[in-house]
Amino acid sequence: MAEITKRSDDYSRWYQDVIQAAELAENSPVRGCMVIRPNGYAIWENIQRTLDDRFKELGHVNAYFPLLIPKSFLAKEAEHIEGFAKECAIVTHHRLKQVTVDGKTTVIPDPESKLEEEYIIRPTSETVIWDQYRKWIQSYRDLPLLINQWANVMRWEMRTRMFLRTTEFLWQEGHTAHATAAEGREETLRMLEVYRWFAEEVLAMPVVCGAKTPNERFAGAVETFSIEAMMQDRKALQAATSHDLGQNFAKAFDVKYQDAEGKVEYVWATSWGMSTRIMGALIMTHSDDNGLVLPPRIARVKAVIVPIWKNDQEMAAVCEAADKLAAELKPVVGLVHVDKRDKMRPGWKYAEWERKGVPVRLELGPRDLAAGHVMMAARHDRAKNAVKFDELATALPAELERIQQDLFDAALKRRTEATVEIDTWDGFVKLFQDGGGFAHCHWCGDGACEQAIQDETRVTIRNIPFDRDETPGKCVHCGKDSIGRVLFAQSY
RNA sequence: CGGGGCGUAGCGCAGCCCGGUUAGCGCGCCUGCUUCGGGAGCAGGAGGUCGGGAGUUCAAAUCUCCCCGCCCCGACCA
Repeated sequence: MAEITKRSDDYSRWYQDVIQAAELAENSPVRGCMVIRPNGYAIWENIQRTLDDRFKELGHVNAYFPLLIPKSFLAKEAEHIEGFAKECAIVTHHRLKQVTVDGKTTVIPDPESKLEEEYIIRPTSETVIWDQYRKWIQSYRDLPLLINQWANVMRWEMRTRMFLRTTEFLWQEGHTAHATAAEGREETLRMLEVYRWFAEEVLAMPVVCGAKTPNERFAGAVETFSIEAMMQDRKALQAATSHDLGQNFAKAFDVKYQDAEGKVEYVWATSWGMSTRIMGALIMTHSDDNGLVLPPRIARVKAVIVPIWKNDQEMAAVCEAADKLAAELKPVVGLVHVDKRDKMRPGWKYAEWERKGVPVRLELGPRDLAAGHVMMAARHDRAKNAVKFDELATALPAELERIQQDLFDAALKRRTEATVEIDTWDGFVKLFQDGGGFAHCHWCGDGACEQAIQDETRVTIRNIPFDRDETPGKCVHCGKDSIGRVLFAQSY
């Protein structure tokens, strides 16, 4: 098995090594696209299940809209097209033709099958969805309309990275329509809170909630909100976004409703999404030089039992006990896997399950069997101790909870230690030359100034935190008046 | 798309500068025996159009040109 590069040697290489070692994903023949392997997809399935349940508790329903969008649709919202035009894949033909060139048979798009109206592969679905909403919404009784879809989208990025930025990615996109601006804003913030809850409580990933600056807003949004996490290299990662779209799409697609008084008005819209990118954040938040570390709440396999034996007789006895334990624990904590593979010794299995991030390992050998206990070892801190069989049904859930909490605490501690307030430009430049971090600084509010900061330092405003310090001050870059601090960081 | 690095067995690499038997090594894989409480040992074995194409040459992994892909640093982004 290939060695995992140490984080301290090459963070970016380490990240790729972890993905390979844990068999999460690999590159595909198509540039910028990845194959998500079963271990990786299991994490995505848990993300889907958990978020989907939460969406439905809040009244959303799922639907599915098509992958292909008529080219003309994208042009209907001016800012929207400006934001996405540069990264769209376009379908131009509907048939291939076999041709022979220099004795070799190949296929080309059949010139006779050129489409009259070309399609684009969705970079996001606002346009098709709003074209449909026009037909579905007539009265205030049709509102609010709360729909989500799980889908793949394509954005032709110049530079890609596993999970963090791939040409094709998976996500969910919620699209809602409301009768008032206030309801739209309320929904936008409600869904941002769902993402905060999910990131912090399920993924054990502390985040900063806030509003994006106008420069960083979603193309076509009135206001964009984000949750921002800090990775172990101190760079920020936008983990999810929620947009208040105002009436921009309703106007572009002519979606109106009649209220109780008979007055006709455009509806108010929101959209919100979390993508497979979050898996990159998950990997980079918790994993270590031994491989993947998964918070128990998102791990498919909660614990693995490694039976230990010397001969067939011991094997039979130990495996039987292991199966029994796994069956008892499953209703309590979820999947507990028994690794009965022969020809691999226990030490090898320990190392493998560590690479793959299984939160807890239970070692069960003849000596343990005789003593009526198992050795329980945690992935993240290697803490190991004996637990009696009849105590395992309470000890294992408690250990999983401890792990979940430890991971969150460690991530929060890293972030706290790498978060500072900076009031001088020299200090700002120095921070980001010297390891970086989260910097709460005053900003004048001018987009040109924000851009200048980015051009000079590669540092951007991640968001304007909800809980920011609103003591007035002077912009860290230009010195003009500022009404409060914003969050600066280098980002993925 | 610009700058830098790299493509040789599933993974990690050597060989290339200075062309020349049958292209090696470690890990993994297969078979057998001994093993088995932190990545087992021995023996035998399978696996390669040396990223692709064109050229130079008696002869190309090695030299030349073109193309493709990957990684890092920029410009764009969830």
